[in-house]
Amino acid sequence: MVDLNSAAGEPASSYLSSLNPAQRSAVEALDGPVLVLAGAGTGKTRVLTTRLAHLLLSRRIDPRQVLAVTFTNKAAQEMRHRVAALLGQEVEGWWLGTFHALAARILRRHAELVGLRSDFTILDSDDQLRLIRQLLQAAKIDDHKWPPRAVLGVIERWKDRGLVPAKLAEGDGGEVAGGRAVELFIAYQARLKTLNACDFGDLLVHNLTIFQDHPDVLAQYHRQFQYLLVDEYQDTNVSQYLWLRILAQGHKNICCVGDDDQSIYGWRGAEVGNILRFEHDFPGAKVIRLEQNYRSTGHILAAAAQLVANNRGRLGKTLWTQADGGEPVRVKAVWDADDEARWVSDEIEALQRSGTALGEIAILVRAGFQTREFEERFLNIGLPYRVLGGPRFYERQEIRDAMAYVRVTVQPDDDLAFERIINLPKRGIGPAALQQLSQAARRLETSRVGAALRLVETDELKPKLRATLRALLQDFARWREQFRALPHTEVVPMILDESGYTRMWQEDKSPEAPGRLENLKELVNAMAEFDAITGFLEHVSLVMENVEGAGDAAVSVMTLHGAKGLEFDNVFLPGWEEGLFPNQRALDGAGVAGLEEERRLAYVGLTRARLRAYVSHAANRMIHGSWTNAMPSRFVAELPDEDIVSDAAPGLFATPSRGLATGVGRFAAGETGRDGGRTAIVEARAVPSRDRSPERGHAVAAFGVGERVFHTKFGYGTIETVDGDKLHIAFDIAGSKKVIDSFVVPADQAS
DNA sequence: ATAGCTCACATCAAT
DNA sequence: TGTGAGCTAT
Repeated sequence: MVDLNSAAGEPASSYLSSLNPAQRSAVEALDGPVLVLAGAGTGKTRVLTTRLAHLLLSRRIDPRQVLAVTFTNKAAQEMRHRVAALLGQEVEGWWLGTFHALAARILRRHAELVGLRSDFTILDSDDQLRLIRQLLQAAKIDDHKWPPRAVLGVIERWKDRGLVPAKLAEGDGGEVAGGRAVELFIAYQARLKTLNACDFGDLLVHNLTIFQDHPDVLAQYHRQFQYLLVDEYQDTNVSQYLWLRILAQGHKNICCVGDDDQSIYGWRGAEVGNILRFEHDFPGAKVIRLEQNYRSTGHILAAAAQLVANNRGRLGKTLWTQADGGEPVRVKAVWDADDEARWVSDEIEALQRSGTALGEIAILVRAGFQTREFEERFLNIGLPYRVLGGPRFYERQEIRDAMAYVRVTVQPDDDLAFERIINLPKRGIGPAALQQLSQAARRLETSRVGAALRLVETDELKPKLRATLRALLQDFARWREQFRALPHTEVVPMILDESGYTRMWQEDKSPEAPGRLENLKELVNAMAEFDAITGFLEHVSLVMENVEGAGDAAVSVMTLHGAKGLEFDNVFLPGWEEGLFPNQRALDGAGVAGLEEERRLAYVGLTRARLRAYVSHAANRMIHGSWTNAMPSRFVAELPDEDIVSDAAPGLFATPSRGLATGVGRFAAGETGRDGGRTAIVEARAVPSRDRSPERGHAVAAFGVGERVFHTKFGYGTIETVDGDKLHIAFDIAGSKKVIDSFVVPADQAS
């Protein structure tokens, strides 16, 4: 390793001189607690990476003494690359990673202190739910009234707050699970222990337990970690905060970077309070504000700042920019979601004509279902787009299945993995057989595999079952041996082939099957980067980013949450309606705090835009299959008049505060609100009609092979085969699909 | 064991 | 409106 300290003592290096004064002081304040309040677009990542580089260059410290924490693996990767670029070399041995990866690393070293072995498994949410479901059943609790999802949520929120069952009173959890939530929590933890497993929340909570109960262990980490750096501090939950605080007690050199105005993860346990209380929690803390924005033009920044100023619980920043006013935020009132999609696509085409790249355009929605209208519209007009944030790679069914095979092979006691794949592909081992195994496992106090190993030696099982089970167990044993003899990149495909799993998908004729086989190949590729299968298992349970399709010649469609940290020249923000945004459920669940979080979300959305921001709201929206008329979001009214221009579709109200009467299709004449420019032109108009849909009122035509057709969902395509009313169509964009003929029309009849 | 049907459901989603 | 889960009929 090259000596990083060789540059120590040099005069202020060039990397410092390119910073503004606030950024520079954030980089140079290495000692004691520091809070860097980094507003949107103020060069936060730059400060973070420069600070790390500066730390390594200017202080005589070993990289191993640096602990740098992020939330996502993506952020950790980016930091790694950027620091390496600044230094001109990779940094070896520092503790850079997500909270969970770092906590897992520590927990592996001391697992026995909390009753685990160091080879414990980390459960994914699928496993967790399966466990909870079993416990609900065992406790005879109606899982209709108390869905496993909700019960798990309660347990996770407890863990987010660093709570172990011992710290809870019996009645905690209220009515959840018939008042027996704590009891379930205890059972859940007990079950995890017997499985030699833990969930994500446990990684942190077990760390806390170890630090609290074993001062010698803590002292070791105090000695080691001299400098702590934390990204996105506003997103930390209580257990993460406690973890940081206890580790920082050693040298007190902790630097947290964040923005209270961008705290949008309260619903998964994040506490804005952590950042608001920083100065109190870390006495003598220095607070540095980064307020110069380098991203957005004046109107966009002013609109965003004005909006978020309506929040009470915030530290307060004054963002400013040197960029000229630029274009005001466009505010558009439309009739319904179809109109909205049409307006957005029209604007996109206008941008395209003036030379804008599609990769510089994003549509940021509040809720996932909003993407539908946009997809349909874009397919319809043949505009390239991509929806980001679908199911993550490692959450996909086939990846989980494959990993379950590997897990059972490597760790035969992994019951959850065993149950997942025991009858996949179908082997005739159904629920009845599985129950028999579970009972035997309980009786013999061993795992499912352990029980199976013994049962196949007796004649308790039906002969056929016994034979299949025995063969399978032999397979597991053989594969386990292979891991010793061969590289894991060869063993895993072997497992998938010999188990019949690959064949199962090869024989599957559904349109997704080829993609799944692709993903399995991708999984094996991903393994190549690891020396051993155990390292890869750890990686998968903690990491595995979504492999995003490259190619930026497409419009990005994603949720506001998904857009955090990204930026685009042009940003569309549709669906600014009461109930949708701010979201009614957020309001119901968390009251004023919920509203403020929604407002921060709006702030995050606006500040993604460099040059142009477009806000729209529809008067009618289909919610759960029925038409609802919607009020413009209060956030629309909170945008300052001088920074926006608004226009309404002809025949539509335009004022955010008034003008929308009840009664479908009859809108009372609204008057202009406090905002002078927005005239309300109101006309009676029919309920949004769907009669235009091509699939209706269309006599089923006889289609022929080679004919060009149009499908409302998949767009244009060419018929490949005809089988009665079933058509195989090669769609231009959506690929090859099998559809019923009544869903398509000849291409020249497409509206 | 599985295909097919009815019913209930509907934010955001990292690790 | 669209989907996933669970039950029924084979």
